[in-house]
Amino acid sequence: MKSRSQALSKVFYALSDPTRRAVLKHLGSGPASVSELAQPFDMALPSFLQHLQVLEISKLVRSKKAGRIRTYQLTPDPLLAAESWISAQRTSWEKRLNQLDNYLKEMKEKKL
Amino acid sequence: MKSRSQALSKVFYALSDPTRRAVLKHLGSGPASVSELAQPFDMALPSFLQHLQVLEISKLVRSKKAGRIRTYQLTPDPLLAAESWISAQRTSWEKRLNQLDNYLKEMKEKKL
DNA sequence: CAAATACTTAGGCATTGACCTAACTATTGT
DNA sequence: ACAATAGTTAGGTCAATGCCTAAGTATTTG
Repeated sequence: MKSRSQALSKVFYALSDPTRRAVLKHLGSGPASVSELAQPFDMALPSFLQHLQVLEISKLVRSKKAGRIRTYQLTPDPLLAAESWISAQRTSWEKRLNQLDNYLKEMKEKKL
Repeated sequence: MKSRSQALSKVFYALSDPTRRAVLKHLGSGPASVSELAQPFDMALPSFLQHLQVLEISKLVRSKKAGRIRTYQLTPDPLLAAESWISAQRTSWEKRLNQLDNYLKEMKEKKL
């Protein structure tokens, strides 16, 4: 139970940075090396590496080194876990029609 | 574009803490006051308040004060935005994996 | 083997985050 | 009015983040 929560924390934390989200997006279209991933960013390589480490610690990505090139790729599971958590919350509040209803009414009032 | 990204960052950041996720869970079953929300946690009130502020800044919740009681409630939109972002990523790599799958199947067929 | 390439590690600095205690303000109940 | 209640603000500690430059380690490549 506890470890699941910690894992979720790390995943959400990893997702909380635009650079890291961009890296995930990039990896969505296939594996890539450190320098390929770093290229779009105006940042010193060691700084960028830290972001990759955060991603790897969260297990959103994994990497393997072949020769002098380290290749990163996505690991789907943690992203799924995060999505599930959010989805569960959504289901919970959607059940409560009250709140949603009030919310929509307020939106209407704001638009008028 | 940029503001959307910043908003997402704040939402994911807010979600990266177990206390804050627990608060959201609590609010999923209805609005609640500061002290109701704080009660399960072994934490000084000012520390807990900071978490509520993080949640409010991320717009995952909003609050109104009536008399001396401040009541919090969920705001669904940011959670939906976060879920959408993840979902979009998932779709992206799922497509790719399908393509890879097709490719592998073709290879198999060629071998036959 | 020497030079270029692709990372890696070390160390430093500024900011932010998470927690605390103590003291304060604004209601409300008696 | 006074005490209790419900939050709030101020200020301090300590660790973690995000960025940097400089220097180091492996691997190719010429």
